Amino acid sequence: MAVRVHSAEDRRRQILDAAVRAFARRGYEACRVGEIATEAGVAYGLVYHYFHSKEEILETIFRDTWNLMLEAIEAVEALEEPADVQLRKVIAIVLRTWKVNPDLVRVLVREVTRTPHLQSEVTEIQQAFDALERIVARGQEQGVFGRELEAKLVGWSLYGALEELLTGWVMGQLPGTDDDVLRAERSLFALFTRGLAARA
Amino acid sequence: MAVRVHSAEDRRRQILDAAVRAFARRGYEACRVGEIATEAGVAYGLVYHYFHSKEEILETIFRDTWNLMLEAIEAVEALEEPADVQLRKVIAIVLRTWKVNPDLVRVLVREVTRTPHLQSEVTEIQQAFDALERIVARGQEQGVFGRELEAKLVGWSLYGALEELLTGWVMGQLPGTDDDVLRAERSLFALFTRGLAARA
Amino acid sequence: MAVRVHSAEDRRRQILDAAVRAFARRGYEACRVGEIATEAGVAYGLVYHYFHSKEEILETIFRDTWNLMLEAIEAVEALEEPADVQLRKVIAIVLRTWKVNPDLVRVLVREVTRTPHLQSEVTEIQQAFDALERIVARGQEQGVFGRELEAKLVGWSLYGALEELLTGWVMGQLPGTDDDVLRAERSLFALFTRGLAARA
Amino acid sequence: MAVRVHSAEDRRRQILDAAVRAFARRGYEACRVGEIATEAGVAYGLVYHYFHSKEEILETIFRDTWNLMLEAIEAVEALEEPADVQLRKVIAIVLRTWKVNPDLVRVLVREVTRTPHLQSEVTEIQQAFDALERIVARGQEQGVFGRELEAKLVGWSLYGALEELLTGWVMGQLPGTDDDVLRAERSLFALFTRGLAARA
DNA sequence: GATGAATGAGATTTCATTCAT
DNA sequence: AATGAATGAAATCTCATTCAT
Repeated sequence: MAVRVHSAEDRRRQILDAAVRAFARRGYEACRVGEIATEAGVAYGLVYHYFHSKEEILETIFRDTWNLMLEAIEAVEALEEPADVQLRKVIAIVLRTWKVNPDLVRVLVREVTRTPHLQSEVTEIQQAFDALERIVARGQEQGVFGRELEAKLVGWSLYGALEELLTGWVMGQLPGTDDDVLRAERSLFALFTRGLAARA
Repeated sequence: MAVRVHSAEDRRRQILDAAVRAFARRGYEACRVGEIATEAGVAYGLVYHYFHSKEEILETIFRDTWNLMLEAIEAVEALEEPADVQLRKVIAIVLRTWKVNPDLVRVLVREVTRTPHLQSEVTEIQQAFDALERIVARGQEQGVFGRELEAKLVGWSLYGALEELLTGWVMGQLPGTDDDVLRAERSLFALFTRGLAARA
Repeated sequence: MAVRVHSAEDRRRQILDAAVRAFARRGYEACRVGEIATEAGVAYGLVYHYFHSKEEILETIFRDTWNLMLEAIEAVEALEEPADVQLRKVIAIVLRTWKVNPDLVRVLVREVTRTPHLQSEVTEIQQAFDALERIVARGQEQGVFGRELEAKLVGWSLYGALEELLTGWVMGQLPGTDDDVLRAERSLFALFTRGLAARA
Repeated sequence: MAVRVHSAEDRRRQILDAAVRAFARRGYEACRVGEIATEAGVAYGLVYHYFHSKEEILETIFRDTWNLMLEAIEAVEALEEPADVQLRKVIAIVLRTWKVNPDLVRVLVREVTRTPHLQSEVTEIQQAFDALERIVARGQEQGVFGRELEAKLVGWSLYGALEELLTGWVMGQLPGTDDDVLRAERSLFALFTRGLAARA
């Protein structure tokens, strides 16, 4: 009786992880199914044993992980701390994820908003935007934030700023040590709350 | 010398413009060369008379547009106005492009990740980042902006925010009327200079 | 271990053999990749599973055949028989190939000029010339052949004569029955050793 | 009134000469019509003003020059000198042509026997083979040559040897100075009349 | 006569997916 | 479960020829 080195779930994960690396490297469209198999160290055909199509792999990556991030963000909201504290925590959650799995972040932030394949997922992405918008709006109601700016626009801008920093790290164009990440957290928070203007 | 209905440069532009529309409609990968030809109202083969490959068309669109954008940004820098005025003008330049040519913006934002191997483009994009960083740094020297934040991080964040707003408009997820664009300009400027914090 | 009807090497050969027949029938340029696949009884795409391009198929045919031919010629040289015997055997080897595989010869002689940019082939052909030259030179050292003629020129002339006879057979302009081939062997040998001159 | 630099006939010749060089360099099939035009220094379309098709150019080259060579050979035959003298003269005619126009020779000898385009021309080539065969046969009748060898086979072999030497020169694989050509004439003549065999 | 842009049929090549072992 | 050969639709690209100027 041979030793079962891999359970079915292990295999699935092995392929998904490989796909994340492969998609991160070349982009979803340019990435060939064979590259995923090679990256995972399994046979070509096995990819299709666990997934129906290349697209299903991307969808699975998305669903499996985006929800985790949403849950983390919603957990922050649930604590009912002041909005600026929440804002700071959300920035930390998103940026620190990069330290844990930069390839995953890259796939999530870049492919998912840009491919027509995931129209069905737009709902989930929208939830992230909505959460950011909600936090800003709550801050305005609480008087922590000023009312001059539209919450929606701030949410989108913050999302874009986060995405760009992550991209810079993933692409190696911005230095991304632990310390850089911490500094970025503080700076981004400061930028979005106090702005660039010189203090009196 | 006979009158030419179309100069070579006219034809090139005709095909490039058609490609922008076709890429915008279906995405680079999904768009067939035949569609570009049909959209341009020329024969299939003529596309290859003016460009070596479909990829070269995308490259050309990127380079041409970025160069125009860079020239505009550098023209702003050349005026030697205060950095906050410059910042505001650059935001306007970028966002108003959406008004002028939404298809073009759609292609730029959707396909920017498709051309990571066209490392030559990165140079141009990098120059845009550098310009934003320069303006922020100059503002800090002038005392218009505080010195607390790293210019580089602010530059990247602003780029990301701009790109995300354009994406939202392109994808139809953010309302993008003339008025929305004007408001977004003002708001983004306010966000980056004064931040969200409630005023005393 | 399951029994495989076709090993990878079998399939490769199956496609190469089909390509030889297809190239022989229509010529390399006129032959379509689909014809090779049909001739081999496999799907279109499988041809590209085993070869990168149509040109690689032709190259492979050339290299494989030349290597076999070279081995045969070198085997003759290794026997250390008198040079005239070696010369006769080499002539036989080359001309009898026509009997064994006329399609192959047809491709080799018809397409040899099509691959001038495949300079790698030239190496192998050059080795054949060298072998012929060596045999002649050895005969001159052994005193079997006279020293009046340059070995190199004789080698080239013999190669040309052999190729032209094969061409004549391939093109159907010379009768090429078994008997004709045998007579040609004897005659060519006689021509190159004793010449045309009337005997005293 | 502008000076007529080029007569129509001049232009035709200019294009034909360019085609000879282009065909010689890359082979008929691989040679593009545009290369002929560039080589001739004329506009693309002008090629089609003087010739109906690429194939017609090859045919024209063939017809224009092959007949000249045939006439030269037939002139040799007409002199009614001994067959060995005729043989020597024919060898000289063919080899010396190389000095005059190696590219032309290359196209004539290589393309013409191998392309299916010129089936109609086979007649003319056949005449060259026939002439060689006739000279050999006449020598046998005259007692200058032995009767052991079939005249047809000798004719083909000589044609092949000539072709190969020309190819070697054209391809730069054989040294081809005036002196080399003269020596080759003598040697080929000696080879075909007296053979390689050591003299008693 | 001269030009070179324009045409489009038809070729090669790619690659997601299937399937026999 | 695991393998990788097999499939073929659909894409990109080529280039001889035409034609308007």
